[in-house]
Amino acid sequence: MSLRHALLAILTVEPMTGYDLVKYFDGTVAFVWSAPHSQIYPELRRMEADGLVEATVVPRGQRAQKRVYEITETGVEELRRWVGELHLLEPERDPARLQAVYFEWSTYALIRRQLQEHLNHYTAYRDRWQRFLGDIDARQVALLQRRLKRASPAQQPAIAAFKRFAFEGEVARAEAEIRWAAAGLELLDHLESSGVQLVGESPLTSWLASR
Amino acid sequence: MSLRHALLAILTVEPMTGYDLVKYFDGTVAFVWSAPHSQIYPELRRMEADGLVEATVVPRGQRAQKRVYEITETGVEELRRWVGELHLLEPERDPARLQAVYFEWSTYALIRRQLQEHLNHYTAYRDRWQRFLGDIDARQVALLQRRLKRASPAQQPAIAAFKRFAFEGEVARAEAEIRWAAAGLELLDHLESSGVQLVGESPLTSWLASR
DNA sequence: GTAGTCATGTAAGAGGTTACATGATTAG
DNA sequence: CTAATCATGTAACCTCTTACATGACTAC
Repeated sequence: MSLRHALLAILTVEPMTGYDLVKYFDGTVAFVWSAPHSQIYPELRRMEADGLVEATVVPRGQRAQKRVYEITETGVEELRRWVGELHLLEPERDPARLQAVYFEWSTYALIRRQLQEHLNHYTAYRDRWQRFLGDIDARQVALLQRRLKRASPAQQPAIAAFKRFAFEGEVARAEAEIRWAAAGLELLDHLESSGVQLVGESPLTSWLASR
Repeated sequence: MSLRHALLAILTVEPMTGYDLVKYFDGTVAFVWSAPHSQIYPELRRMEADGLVEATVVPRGQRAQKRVYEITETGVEELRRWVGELHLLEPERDPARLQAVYFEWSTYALIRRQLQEHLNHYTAYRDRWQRFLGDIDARQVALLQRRLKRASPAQQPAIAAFKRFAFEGEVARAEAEIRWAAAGLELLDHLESSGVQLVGESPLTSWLASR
C-alpha cells in the first residue's frame, strides 16, 4: 500500500486538497510513484475513515466547496512505521526485458524501433531527473522549500540529501537502460551484417513445418 | 497481457503441462516475469478458449490425467505480433525508491538495514544471473538447447544472442542497484558523523509541536 | 461567453497475491 | 508406509487502468 504512504508523506508538508495531491503526482512524484486521480480521491476517503487524515470542508467561491486534508498524529505514526519497515523486493515483471528474451520472433526493423524508443524514453527521463537534481541543490523545488522551512536546522541536511539520493538512483537506472538499449542496437548491426536470420523474418509456414 | 505471451514463448519449444510451465516460471523465467500457478492454470484455459493453444488430455499412471498444451498456428501468430509491438514504457512504481525519498522519517539503524537488504538482494540476483549467462554460453540451459535443436542453423546465433542480451540487462540493472545502495550506506555514515538528526530519531511530539 | 483550471467523483475490468483445497504418483 | 513430487484447481481481495461523468470558478 505505497500510494497511501506517498500521500501521507506529501501531507506532512502542509494540508492540501485531493486536487493538489493529484498535481504533485502528475509532476515530480510520478517518477517514483504514479497514480491517477481516480485512485487518489477514493484512497483519501479510506485514509480518512482509518483516521490517518482529517478533512475540512472549505467553501470555494459562492457555491462550490473543497475538502482540505490534514495528516493526523496517527497518520504520522503510520508514515514512520512504514518508512522504517523492511520491504522485501518485489518479483521482477518487466515487459521490455521479456520481449527482448524473445526478439528472435521479431524483425530487425521492429527490434530497432523498440530499442530506439527505449533509448529515447530513458534519455528524456534521465535529463528531466538531472535537471531536477539541480533544482534540489538550488532549493528551487516548492514542496521541498516548504518542508525545509518547518524542520529544525539540524534536520534540514538529511531531508534534502535523501531526496537527492533517491533521484540519483533513478538517474543511474535510466543510464543503465540507455547503455543496454545502445548495446542492443550494436548487437543488431552485428547480427544483421553477419547474415543471421531471425525467425520473425521468415514465413510462419516454415516454422510450422519444422515441428 | 505479458503472462500470456511468456507462456506462448515457452510453448514454442515443445508441448508441456501447466505444471511444467509453473516450474519454468519458478526457475529462470521468474527473473524477468514471475507468475504463481494460480495465475498460470486459469490463463492456459483462457488461451485454449481463444485458440492460442490446444490441450490434449493424457493419462498419468492408473487413474490420474494431465493436460498437455501445444501452441497453435494462431498462437505463434499472436506471439510474433506481440514481440514486434511497440510497448510504451510503464509508469514507474518503485517502493524502495519511494521509501528512500522519505528516509528522514526513519532512523539510521533502520535505513542501514533497508539498504543492506537491498544490496544483498541485488548481489545474489546479479550472481545468479551471471552464472546463468555462463550456462547460456555453454548451452547448458535445457529449454535453450531444445529451442536451438528445432531452429535452422542460420537462426541459432540470434536465439542465444537475444537471451544473453536480455539477461545482461538484468545484470546491469542489479549492478546499478548495488552501487546505489552502497552510496546510500556511505551517505548515512557521512550524515551521522556530521551530527545530522533524522526526524525519525526524535519523538513524535516534537514534530507535532512544530506545526 | 468561453476556455482553461479547479475540483471530485463512480465503475467496469484487468492483472496479481494469498490462501484454501485436493488427490494421484513415485522413490525410498 | 511415507514423504516428496506431480498435477490442477477455486476464491477472496487488492491495486491499478481506463473510461465515463459532472459542475463551479476565473481570467480574458
